[in-house]
Order: sequence, then structure tokens, then C-alpha cells
Amino acid sequence: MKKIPVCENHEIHKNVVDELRPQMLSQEEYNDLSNLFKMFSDPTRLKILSALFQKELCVCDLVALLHMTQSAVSHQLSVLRQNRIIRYRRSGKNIYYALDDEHIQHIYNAGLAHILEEL
Amino acid sequence: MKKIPVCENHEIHKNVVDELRPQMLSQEEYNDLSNLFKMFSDPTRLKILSALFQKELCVCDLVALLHMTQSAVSHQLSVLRQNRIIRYRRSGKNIYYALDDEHIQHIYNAGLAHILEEL
DNA sequence: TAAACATATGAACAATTATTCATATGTTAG
DNA sequence: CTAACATATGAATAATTGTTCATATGTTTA
Repeated sequence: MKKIPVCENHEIHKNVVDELRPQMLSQEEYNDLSNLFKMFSDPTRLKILSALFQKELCVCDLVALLHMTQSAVSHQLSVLRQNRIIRYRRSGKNIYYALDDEHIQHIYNAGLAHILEEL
Repeated sequence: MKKIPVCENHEIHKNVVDELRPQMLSQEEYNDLSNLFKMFSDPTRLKILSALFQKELCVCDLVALLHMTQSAVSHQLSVLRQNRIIRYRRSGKNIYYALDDEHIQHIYNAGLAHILEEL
């Protein structure tokens, strides 16, 4: 004789959950938010972002700075671009990338504060 | 006749890169930081975190709130635990989870501010 | 116009990840 | 002690992801 192992029948717990529910975001908002944080979840992208915090840079600058292939850097720039984290402008043969939003640095710094405190 | 397509020979660009380099973090710091943000890069984990911002909860509360299997929730709790994002305490048959650090909510809010502004 | 340069992009591949299923562990009630 | 409950965990799997390789696109120079 099997029972579903979920404690929804406990009245106390049910009330707790009912109180929480209205405060939750929508599925779409959680998706958007997780996609945003995904942009910060790779070391290469973090390097690119922290370089762009300092100044606008072209792709070859980033390639030289990161010691990575041009293709790998370009692919990550493409991801950041598509998620509106960075923007670009063309200048002759070069394409210069820059941050699209000052929020980005704020998110980055909030994370950095956390890992620097963990010593 | 092939040439390496990297603009390091351009003196201007080289100076730019040399100025940036000392400001960069170490590889290990970028790894730690990306791992931290990875914790926020999944909708299920974000739901768990935003629920725990409000109050300490046991696993079955989260299962009821998220409408997910106990196993899926438990696995994500395990990930968050191992990364020291949340802590737990046992109380009888239940295990209660709570945030380990108030930085977590700060990072979350910084991200949330960004997506809510994008309307 | 052709060659060189700077960057982008598609396909392929290995690595990582979120969930499910089955089962194990630890706790309490009877 | 045994059954029921609450939670954890290992294995399997499908989906996602970061990099590489090869090649395409767009710009400038000669």
C-alpha cells in the first residue's frame, strides 16, 4: 500500500505554502532571470565583461587579453550580444564592443563581493 | 601565405591590452565567480531561493510550492548546499532549509532589477 | 579588382546539467 | 521492532553548452 510522500495534508505546512505563493514570480520571469544570470556563469564571459567595464574594446583586443582563439571569443560575444548585455559598433575593419547597461556591472559586483568575502 | 589574424602588432591596441591586464582577476577567481552565478542560472533554483528569502522551509513545502518531484527538488537543494548558498537543520523527520548568507538576496535583487526594467 | 585583415558563423564534439526512476537512509509512531 | 514518513542519492538519459575547425562575410589597402 503506497502513499504519496508529500506533506500537503499537514495544515501548518499548507498555510505556509499558501502564504508564499503570491510572492513568487511568474515562470517567464524566472526564465528571464535565470537566462540573465547564465550570462555570468562562464569564466570566459566574465573575463570579457570585466574587461569591458574598463573600456570599449575590439575583438582582437579581447583575443589578445584572454589568450583564446578568435572564434571562441566571437562566439561568446555573440551570446552576450543576443542577450543584450553588450552592444557593438563598427569602425573600419574593427568591431568595438561595450556594455549595454550599467546594471551589468552592479550584478557582477554583487557576486564579486560574495566570493571575496569567503576567505 | 597565411598570417595569424590577431592585431597584436598594432601598438595602440597592445597598449590598451597591457593597461587592462593588471585589473583582471585570477583564473581561479573567475571560476569561483562563474560558479556562484551558476547557482542563479536555473529557474528551479531561483524559485527555491526566492521562497527561502521569505522564510525557512522544509523540503516538502518546496515540493508543494514548486509542483515538482521530491527528487528534483532534493537534487537542487543538494547543489545549493554544496555551494554554501543554503544551510539546513533537522527537526524530527523534516529538514529545514534557509539562506546561508544575505549576499545571496542582494545578487538576486540586482538581477531582478535588470529584467524588470527591460519592459 | 585582388589580397589581406577583422570578425562572424555553422557543424561537430566533448563536457556539463536537470530531471526521472529506483532505492537507500534516517526518524517517528504504533 | 516494524511500518510509514521525509529526505537523500546513484544511475540513466536528454538537453544544453563551450570550444574547435573550417569557412563565410564585410572592410580596407595596394
